[in-house]
Amino acid sequence: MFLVTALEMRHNVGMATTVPNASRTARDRARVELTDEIKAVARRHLADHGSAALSLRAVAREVGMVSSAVYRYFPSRDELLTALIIDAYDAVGERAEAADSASRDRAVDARWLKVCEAVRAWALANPHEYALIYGSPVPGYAAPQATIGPASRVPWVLLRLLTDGVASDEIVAGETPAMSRTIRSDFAQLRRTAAPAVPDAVLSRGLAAWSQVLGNINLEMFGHLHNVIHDYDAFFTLQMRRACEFLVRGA
Amino acid sequence: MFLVTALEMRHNVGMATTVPNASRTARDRARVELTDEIKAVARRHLADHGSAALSLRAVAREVGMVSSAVYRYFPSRDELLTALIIDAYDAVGERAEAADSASRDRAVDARWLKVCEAVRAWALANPHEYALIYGSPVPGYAAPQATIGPASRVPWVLLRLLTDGVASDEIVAGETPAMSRTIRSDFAQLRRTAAPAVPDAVLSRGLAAWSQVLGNINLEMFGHLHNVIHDYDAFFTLQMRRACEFLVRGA
DNA sequence: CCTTGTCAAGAGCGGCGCTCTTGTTTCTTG
DNA sequence: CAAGAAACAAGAGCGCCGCTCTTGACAAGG
Repeated sequence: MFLVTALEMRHNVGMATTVPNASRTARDRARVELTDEIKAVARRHLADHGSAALSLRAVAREVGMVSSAVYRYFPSRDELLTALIIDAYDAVGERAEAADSASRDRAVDARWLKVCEAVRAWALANPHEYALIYGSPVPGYAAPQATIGPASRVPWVLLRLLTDGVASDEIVAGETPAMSRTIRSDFAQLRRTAAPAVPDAVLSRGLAAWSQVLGNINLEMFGHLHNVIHDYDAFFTLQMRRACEFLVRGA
Repeated sequence: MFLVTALEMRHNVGMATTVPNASRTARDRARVELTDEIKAVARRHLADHGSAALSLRAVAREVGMVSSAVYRYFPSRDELLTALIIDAYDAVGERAEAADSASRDRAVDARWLKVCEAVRAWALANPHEYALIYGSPVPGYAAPQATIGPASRVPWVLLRLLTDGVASDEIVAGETPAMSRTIRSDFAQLRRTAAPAVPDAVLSRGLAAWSQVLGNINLEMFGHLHNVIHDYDAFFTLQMRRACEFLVRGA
């Protein structure tokens, strides 16, 4: 919501040389409404046909205006995509945060499992949006700066889990694997930024667990487990449970 | 190479009602050459602009013929994409097989590591082809049957590694996690098909390790480690080494 | 020789992203 | 309150795209 307003403000700045002064006019309200409607229709088209088939003209048709009129609201198809990407990151981030705070009183590994399952549930419910953010990037599309905030919400939840687990001794450090100076420095920066007091070994296992989360969801959703695994739910839970054990016990 | 010939034969059958009789005519030779040239140009376009931007017309322009003429060789853009997908699977599969047989006399975990690094090296060298097969599927494109063979080459290498490791006692079974009937049945089928005598616990850890391989490559290549990890090479090796330990020791 | 089958080429269909121009509506300001 | 400025929807048009249908050239087999 926030970022949408920011985007449309940036858009205004880009179009008009001067911003009048007031902002609560009827036109502005109409603009926000239309912007939202365009995004809603675009999101539906995305869910129906995927990101590559997202056509500005089709969206415009359904909204009931002419294609060129959409450019008043989104300066390009890519900007529209960016808005959808941000929304997707926010959606999955919110699910992860909700899953975490709903199980805050439980053990860290249980919370981790809940967050993983929330991410997967969201992915299964919104496959194209998942592909948009965790699949191959749209070719020739560079993720703008505005996406990195929303993109960090899920990792943030997981890093806080690591911090909590280390603080409460639920996560044991285990033996620190040998690693290069550069990696130690990366981990140090990560610790400084978002995971105080979490030792390198735990950060490493946390990233391994995270890679398993996305790896398993990718394998499942992109068809690489076809004819191999049939009960995806049970398989995911099994693998995540094992990953959790490894994460907290280092074994 | 094999599969290309198969595809083009299927194509011929589809186009002509009767196949003359001989096959080494000058026309036939020209046809294979042109087919290969089209594929080569298409692969370069893919590497330059990604799969969504692969344009039959552009390829035709560069090959020096008219767009409609390409349809004599590939009945649709999707069939051309399929050929590229098969080639990509074959390429990475061949790398994996080569990496494995080059280190056949070494320990199983060292071989596993070599295979993982070969896959990643291929992915880094051919990002768009990697995205084509391990990223989000091309929207509205259903992977035809002909791709599953080439797609299995890498998994096959890994499963044989598991088999070897179990046979030589380099991989210990460890404790078998509790799992549902359905999963046990999936594992049993996998064992029957491609990994004789490999216990469920090892199959589970093997799939976990494989999900880490692809998960880490995805994270790296799709930008999710941006500003977090800087020395990707060292990070990947570190994580894979740890995954290997977990795979063979169950800890 | 002439039929037959393969081929490149062209024209054309509808759709795409995007731009530029043209009036109209809405809001602000003198 | 009216005049000017800003924002707007709409239309026409550009050069792409994948794909189809038709036409005429050309080589091989009878």
